[in-house]
Amino acid sequence: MKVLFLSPLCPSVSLSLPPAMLAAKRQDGGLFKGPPYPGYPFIMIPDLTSPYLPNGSLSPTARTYLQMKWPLLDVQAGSLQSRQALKDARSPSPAHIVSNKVPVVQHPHHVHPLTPLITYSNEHFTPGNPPPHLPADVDPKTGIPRPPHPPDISPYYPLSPGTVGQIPHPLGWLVPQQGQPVYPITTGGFRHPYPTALTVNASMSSFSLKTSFPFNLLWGKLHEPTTQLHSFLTHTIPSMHSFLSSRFPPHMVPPHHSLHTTGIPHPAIVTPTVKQESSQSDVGSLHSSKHQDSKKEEEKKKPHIKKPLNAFMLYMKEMRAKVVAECTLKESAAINQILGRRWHALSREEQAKYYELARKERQLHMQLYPGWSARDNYVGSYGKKKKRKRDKQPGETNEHSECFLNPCLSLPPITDANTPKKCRALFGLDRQSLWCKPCRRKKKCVRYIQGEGSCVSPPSSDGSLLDSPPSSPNMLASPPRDSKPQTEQTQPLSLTLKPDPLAHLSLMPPPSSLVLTETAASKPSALSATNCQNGALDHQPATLQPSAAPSSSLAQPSTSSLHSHNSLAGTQPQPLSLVTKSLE
DNA sequence: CGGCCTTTGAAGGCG
DNA sequence: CGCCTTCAAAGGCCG
Repeated sequence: MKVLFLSPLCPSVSLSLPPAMLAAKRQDGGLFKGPPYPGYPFIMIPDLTSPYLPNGSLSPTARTYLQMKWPLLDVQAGSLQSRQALKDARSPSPAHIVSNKVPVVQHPHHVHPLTPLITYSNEHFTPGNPPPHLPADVDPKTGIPRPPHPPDISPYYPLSPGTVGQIPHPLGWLVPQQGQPVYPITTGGFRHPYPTALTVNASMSSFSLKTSFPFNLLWGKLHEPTTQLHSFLTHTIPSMHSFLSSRFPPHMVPPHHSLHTTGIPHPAIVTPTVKQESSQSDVGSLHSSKHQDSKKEEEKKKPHIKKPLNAFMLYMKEMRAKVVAECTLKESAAINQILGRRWHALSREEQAKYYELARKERQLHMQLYPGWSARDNYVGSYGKKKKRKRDKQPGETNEHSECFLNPCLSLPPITDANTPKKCRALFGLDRQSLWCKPCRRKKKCVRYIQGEGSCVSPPSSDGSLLDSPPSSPNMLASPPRDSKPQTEQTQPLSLTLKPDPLAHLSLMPPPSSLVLTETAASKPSALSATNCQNGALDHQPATLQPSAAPSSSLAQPSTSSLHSHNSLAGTQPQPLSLVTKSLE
């Protein structure tokens, strides 16, 4: 189990600590020293969520917080490094539109997407030293054994470029210091210095405080002497495991041994070889590679620092489990489509939260890996080739098929012949100069959308439809939309209009008998989608936009559009574009 | 077994 | 500056 704290003093800082560490830290007078912060923010149980979490066995989606108190996340603009600041200025981040302070607390989904977020702001930290305590190996306080590590950090603490020597111990990141990396730079073998009590799978996202497990008890324990805490951890945590086991399917409850194997590696670091591997193997690799001297080895095992998650990714991470649960759909491609749709259906406020989170993610990432560049992860640098070849023949583009699938209501089924074509289909690859911008960028075809008979715009009735961004710039501060150059603005727009096969699925109550039957069968995912449509997704409005209702002031079309959609749905029989796509 | 699919957004590189 | 490309997550699918 990992406990995540949001420092009340430094709201922007959230710390993810294993209990043992917490105990230690507490005693050391670390964060917990001094007057108790009025209501520690919250405890997150479990934190598997780290977007950077390398271990594939743990579903990152599950984020359950024991909310003690939710301070506003506050990223101090002043603390931003100029680089980021500049970028932010241009970024879609709502930051400049929306206040820096984002009440993450009230995340509608009760799941905080910011798990991995460890503050970017150092301000509230004692600039001093990271608590000198805690040699990484063994927690002196708890006595909980940790895998030994070599004197020289290098193999296990591969430092990010330019950070050499800056990170004395794994806890470094817990005590961010100005200009210093905050995360422990772990490497190839993720160390698992601290026991982890619980790991819960993605589907655990529903595992909230509402459950009967006495998380508050755990919380209480955190204020007790370390020994008691330790005792609690060793006795109660197993109970938690039992609790989970009794409550959730086995596959959702990680093996108990994970208690001692899970560490808190920085999520963003993944070594090529260990990526997705279990913690056990990590430990093993630790020993095996122990004396590997060669720099080759080092380079070879050079940790892969992942890109920080963007807003949508964060959203996906959080919502995926829910969608999976609702739809009994597992195929990511299909799920992502649904999520993409939902994303656009989110209110600006909702999206703003994710943008803000993403912004903080980037900031944190930047602090952690000052020299890191996205370029580092480009093909070649990470070993295996990840190149995608998505280019398709001019005629068969996805986009086209998308339209085809398009549920665009009130529009005749878009088949090839008499339907307007997107730029790609219209002009072909060799005449890209004639394409509209979005098409050239592989975005939704504006021309097509705006054109007549486009799959897009269902007439005004729902034209405002779903996610259509407010026409007025003042409407809401959704950075991506308002603050961005035209291209960006168009995108949302087009997206809004974008015919989405799944749109129906996700946004409206399915007309019971959608065309699904025809298209669906072809693919499992399609079927799933269908199920979804009939099932969970209808509820989406409720679950998806809990906050939407209150946000009426924002003049959010999305919510209302949802309703309007229904009618459309009835009229439009072209639902499962998703399916169609795959059909091709 | 590795890459694809699928989504959006961020970021680097190129012209 | 605009555009293109790649990557981030995820898990089933496919060659």
